[in-house]
Amino acid sequence: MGRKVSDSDSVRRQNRGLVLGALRVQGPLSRTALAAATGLSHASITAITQDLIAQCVIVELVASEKSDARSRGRPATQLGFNRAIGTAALLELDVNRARMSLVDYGGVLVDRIETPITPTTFAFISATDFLAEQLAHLQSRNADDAPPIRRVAISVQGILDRPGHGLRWSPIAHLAGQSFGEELAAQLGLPVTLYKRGRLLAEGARWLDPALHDASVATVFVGSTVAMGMTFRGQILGRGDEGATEFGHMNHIPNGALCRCGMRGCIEAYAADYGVLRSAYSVPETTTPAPAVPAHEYDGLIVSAQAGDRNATHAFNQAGRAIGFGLSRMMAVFDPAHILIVGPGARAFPLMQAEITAALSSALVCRINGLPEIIAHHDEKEPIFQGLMMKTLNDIDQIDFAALV
Amino acid sequence: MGRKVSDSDSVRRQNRGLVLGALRVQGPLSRTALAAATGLSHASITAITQDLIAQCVIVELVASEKSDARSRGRPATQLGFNRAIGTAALLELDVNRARMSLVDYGGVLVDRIETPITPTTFAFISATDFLAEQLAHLQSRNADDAPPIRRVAISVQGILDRPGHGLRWSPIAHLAGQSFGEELAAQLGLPVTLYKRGRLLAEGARWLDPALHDASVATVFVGSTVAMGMTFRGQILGRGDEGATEFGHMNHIPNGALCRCGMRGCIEAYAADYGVLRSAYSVPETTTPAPAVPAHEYDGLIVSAQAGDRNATHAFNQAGRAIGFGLSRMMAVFDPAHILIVGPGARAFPLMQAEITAALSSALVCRINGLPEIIAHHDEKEPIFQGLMMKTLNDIDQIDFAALV
DNA sequence: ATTCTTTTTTCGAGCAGTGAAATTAATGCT
DNA sequence: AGCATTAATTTCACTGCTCGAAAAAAGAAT
Repeated sequence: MGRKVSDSDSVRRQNRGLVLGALRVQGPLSRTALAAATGLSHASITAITQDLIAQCVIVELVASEKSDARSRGRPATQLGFNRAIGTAALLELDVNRARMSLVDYGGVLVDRIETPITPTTFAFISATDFLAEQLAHLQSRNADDAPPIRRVAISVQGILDRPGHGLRWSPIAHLAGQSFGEELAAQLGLPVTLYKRGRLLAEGARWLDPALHDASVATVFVGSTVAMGMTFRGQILGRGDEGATEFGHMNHIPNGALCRCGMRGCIEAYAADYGVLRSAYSVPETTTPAPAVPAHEYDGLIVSAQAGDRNATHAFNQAGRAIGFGLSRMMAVFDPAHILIVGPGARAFPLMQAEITAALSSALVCRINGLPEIIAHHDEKEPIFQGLMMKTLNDIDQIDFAALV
Repeated sequence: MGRKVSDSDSVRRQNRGLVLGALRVQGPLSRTALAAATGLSHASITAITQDLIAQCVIVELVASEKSDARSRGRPATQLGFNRAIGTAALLELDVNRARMSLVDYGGVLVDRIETPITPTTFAFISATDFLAEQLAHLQSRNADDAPPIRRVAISVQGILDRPGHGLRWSPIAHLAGQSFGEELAAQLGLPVTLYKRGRLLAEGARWLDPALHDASVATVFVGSTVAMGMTFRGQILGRGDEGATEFGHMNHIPNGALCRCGMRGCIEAYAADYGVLRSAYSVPETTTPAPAVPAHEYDGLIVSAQAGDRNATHAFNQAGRAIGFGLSRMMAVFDPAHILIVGPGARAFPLMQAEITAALSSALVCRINGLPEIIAHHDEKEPIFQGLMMKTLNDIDQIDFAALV
C-alpha cells in the first residue's frame, strides 16, 4: 500500500507511539525526560500522558524513597508501563523443547513452562492442540491475578507460509503444513504471530545494545542450525515471508554435503553442529545427518580443536569456510555495518575466524570497504527470548495502544 | 534516527507529497480524481492544490478541445506539473559513453548530449571538470528559455563511498577516488546525487509496470557487467552504501575465473559479455578480461548459440549457471516475488534458462515456495534513464516541493 | 430560460501541537 | 515558621490541518 493520508489522528498515533517507544527503550521516565526523548513539547506530553494514564496504559510510579539524591525543585514523577494491563504469551518452539513464557506489559516474566519435544510429538497431537493445552495450563496456573493475554507470539524454525499462518517446512518433525498460527488465533480470539527464529535474533540484537538499535546488523546464529536475522538501519528485514533469510540453507558448494533439509551443499551442512561433527569424524558427506547433537559432544569437539586435534580443527575450518563464503555472498547483496555471531557456535568463533576472514577477503565489497567487524556474542542473555518479548511488547505498544482513542 | 515527531506541518508535507505522487504516477488528474487517488477529502485537495498552484508547482491545464467526449455537469479541470518551474540534469556515466539529458519537471526531454568515453578520458581531465563542462554546454545551448536546474543526478557503475560523494571502485578507468559528486555540488550550488546503475534498474522497473510498483522485485542487468537492483515492497533497498548490491561480484566459484574487478570467481566473470566470450573461445580463465566487448560480437555469439554452436552454447550455459547460483544464493537472504532480467543479455535468456532453473532448484527456498517467475525484459524503454529520471523528479516532488511553505 | 449533473469551493467544527505564562511541590536560607 | 529559589507540570491562547455538509460554479439537456 505504501503511503497513507495523514490527519490529526495519525499525528496522535505517531506521537503516542513515540512516547511508548521511549519508555520501552529507556525504561521509566519523567514527563520532562519524555519531552526530551521524543522531541515533543511539554504541553503535548502532558496531554498524551494524561490520555495514556486515563486509559491505564501507563501509570505514575511512586518514588522509592531512598533512590533519589533529592535536588531542589519540584520532584519528577516517573511514568512507567502499567504492568497489570495485560500479558503476552511467548512460545519458543525448538527442535527438542517448547518453552512458553508469560510476561507482563512491563516485560517482567510472570511464569514459564518448559516441555520436551521429540521427533514424534507432533505425530500424535496437532500443534494447535499442543499449544492450546500448554497455554491453558499456564493461564490456569496464574488464574488468581490475571491480566488478560493480549498477544501470542511464537518463535519457530523453518520457512513460513506467505500469510504467516504456519510453516511450509521445518526441522521440527511433523510441524510443517499445519496452520497452527491461524487455528490458534481463531480458537483464542487473539492475535497470534509466528516469527522465524533468525528474525528474532535480529530483533534481540537491536535491544541488546543501544548502538545497534538503528544500525544495519546481520546476526548469525550458529548451533544446531545456522540462521540469520538482519536489520537495515534499525528496521527488521523480512515481514511475513519475503526477506525471510534462509542463510543456513544458502548453497555453499553445488552438490555438496547433505543437509538436514534434504538439499545438498547448504552452509548448515558444514557449519551446524551436525556438519562439524560429521567432518570431524570423517563420516561421508552424503550420510543422513544426525537428528540432534548433544551439547556436550559439540563442546567436546571445540575443546579438542582448541587442544590442536587435527580432525576437529579441520572440521571447524570447513565450517568457517562455509560461513565465510556465505557472508561474502550475502554482502554482495546486503552490506551490514556489523556482523554478530551468536549461539553455541559463537564459542568456536576463534577456530573459524581465519577461514571466515580468508573467504571474506575474496569479496570485492570487502576489498573496497574493508572487512566488516565480526563480533562473537555469547548469548547468555537469550537473544531469541529477548527479541520475541521486545517485538511483541512493542507491537502491543504501537498497534494496540498507540492507536486507541 | 527513525521516527520523528509528527505535527501539522508534517501532515501537510505528507499530503502534498501524496498529491504530487499521484500526479507523477498517473499523469494529469482533476481535483476530484486526486481526491479519489489520494484518499483526501475534496476540501483538503482544494486547499493543497491552491497552495501548489500559488507556488507554481502545478498548473491548471487547458482542456484540449476535442479530447473529451463531453458529459453533463461542470467539466473537470486537469492539473499537471508546471513544466517551466525547473529542470533536472541526468547524467549516465557508462564505460564507453557519457550521456547528459535535461528533462523538465513534467518529465519531458529538453535536450541531450552524448560523448564517448575512452579508458584515458579521466586520466586527462577530472571528472568534476568534465561533467561541469558538459553541463555548462547543455545550459548554454538552452539559455533562451531557461528554467533553473534543480537537481543533478548521475548514474554510475561501481562501489560508492559511504557519503555518496564519489566512487571507491569503478570499471570506468581513473574515475574511482574522485569526489566528483561533492565537488560538483559545491561548484554548482545544487544537490548532486550519485546512484549505482543497478539501483536505478530497480527504480526503472518500478515505474515500468504499475504491478511492480509496490512489489518486491529483483532486477538483474546482464551485459557488459552484471548488476542488480532490488525493491522491497515498493521500497528501494540500498540508500547510500549499505544495501548496495554488488550482485555481479558475488563469488560464484572460489578462486574461479578472473573478473574485471581483479577478484576471482565473480558471477560477472562468467556471465558478463566478456566472460561469455572468454568461455566461448576457450581463452584461459585467468586471462585478463577485454576492456570492452563490441556489441556485434556478443550478438554474434548469441546467434551462434541459437544455431547450436557447441562452444557458444557451453559459454551461455556457464553464464546461466553463474547467474542461477547467484540468484539461488541471493534468495536465501532476500526472496523477491519477481525477477526481471534486463540489458543486452536478456536476449540470451533462453540460452541460459535451463541452467538458471537447475541452479535455483538446488535452493531450499525454491523447493519450498516454488521457482520464482523470471522475466526477460528487453530494455527498449531505457530503464536506467527512466529510473534516473523518475527518481530525480520524485525527489524534487517530495523533498523540494512537498515541504515548501 | 430552466432544470439537471458534476466539479470545486466555502464554512464551521474538531483536534493536534506549540510557546509562554501560571501553578505546583519540594529545597534552602534566614 | 516564613519566604525565596528551583524545577516539573499544567493551563491557556493561538495556529494549522482535515473533514463533512452546504453552497457555488459551469456546462449540458430539455
